Amino acid sequence: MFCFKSDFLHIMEERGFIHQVSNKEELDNLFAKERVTAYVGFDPTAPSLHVGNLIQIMMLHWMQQTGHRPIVLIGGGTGMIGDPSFKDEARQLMTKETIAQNIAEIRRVFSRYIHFDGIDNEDSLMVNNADWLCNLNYLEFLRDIGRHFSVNRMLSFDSVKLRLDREHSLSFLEFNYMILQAYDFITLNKYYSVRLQIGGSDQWGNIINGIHLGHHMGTPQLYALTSPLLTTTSGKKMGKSLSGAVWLNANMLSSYEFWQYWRNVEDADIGRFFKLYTILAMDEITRLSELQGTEINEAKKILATEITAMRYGRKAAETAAKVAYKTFEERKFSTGLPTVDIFLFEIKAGIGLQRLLVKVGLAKSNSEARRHIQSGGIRVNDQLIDDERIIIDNAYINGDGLIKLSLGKKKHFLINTVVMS
RNA sequence: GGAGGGAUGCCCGAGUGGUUAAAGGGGGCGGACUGUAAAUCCGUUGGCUUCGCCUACGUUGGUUCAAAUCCAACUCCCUCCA
Repeated sequence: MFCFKSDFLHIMEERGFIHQVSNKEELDNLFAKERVTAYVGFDPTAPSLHVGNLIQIMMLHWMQQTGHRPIVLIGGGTGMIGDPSFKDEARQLMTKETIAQNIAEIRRVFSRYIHFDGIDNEDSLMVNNADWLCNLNYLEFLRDIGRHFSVNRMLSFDSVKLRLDREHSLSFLEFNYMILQAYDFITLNKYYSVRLQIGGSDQWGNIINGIHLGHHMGTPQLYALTSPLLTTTSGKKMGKSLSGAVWLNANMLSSYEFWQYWRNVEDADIGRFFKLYTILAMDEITRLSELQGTEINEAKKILATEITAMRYGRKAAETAAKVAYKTFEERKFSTGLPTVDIFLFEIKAGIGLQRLLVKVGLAKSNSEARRHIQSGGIRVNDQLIDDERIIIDNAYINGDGLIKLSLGKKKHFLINTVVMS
């Protein structure tokens, strides 16, 4: 098996970040010889990135750690189109305003993983492809860039196969996405000497297109590096927390929920996740991965705390661990659980449990709330409730003005009663 | 432009006039077992003011006592021909 000699690729290999690499040896030599600039693109499709993006962010982190130069590309331009790769249908087009807002939100997460304190272009940076895509001249672009793309070849890509097989349309707009991404690559090469594009395995085709375009346009050799698709050992897609997607922005997901997400990973995933998502040393990871039986839970706690610490800070991570300890191991009441504010007068007047569940987001409809109650999944202040008609009033409020509401064994919420000011 | 095929719930996919809120599977959610794991088993999976009512099988009309099912037009997709 080929062994990488450059620090960066060696770490990537060792920690399981590599799915595919183009020109392994050549790229390895490059990394061993000089400071390499590489980029990852993120489209602003939501007001936050999610765990699925974390693997790429970690790769950029390691690049910087090994003395190279990571560039974060925000797809303000490509976001206006939407990547059709492996999607079964087109996304709804986003307005410019939404994109601008999303970009502003997304940017905030990177500073946790990469330093952007350079004063000149020599350091890591964040760029937006809207800067060069928005003012393209259509005819010029078609003549200079478009002529290098074969539609026959583009149609043969796996990434659009799903769409074609499912008999869904692939619009011309979306079809252009890969061309723009290729153009990004050569543009970044031109201005920032980018040589490598990193992405998820679904991006392989798009990246290769960029490399081909580079050949035609006379850039130095460009390279591709993709990470494996993030799935659990039992094959499920990752990225769902108790309350939905695992966002990386603190305002979208609390440190408690983020911690819980990692605490609940499958046993078989622990080693892999330690390597991918923490910066613990390899021998420590090996030791933790070898734990058996109930001890695995200890490893999971460390996993959760380490990953959370990187994202939310050490203190927040430890607090999340403490709240979890109280709630799940001591089975005691703990503040620090996700909290929803409700006006005191509403509780005083008495509110049906069904309505309350909907109000705090534990159920989407009264019917769903009723089902939850009937199947024995609802607890109020740790007391099982099986009567769907029960009315919650101030008798349930504890000394701190709180009511604990639980769905199933894991979802716990606190209702904080507030007085209208 | 011509010919044919298709559109069903979160996804896949049965269903060709009434017993269909729609088989089956997947996924989701609860419960049991456990270790806040996986696997397994059980239940559940449109909404509401829930012994009833409302809304739903691409869209809009029509036939009929009765339509996801029949008819017409339209929209979108696929395949072949030009």
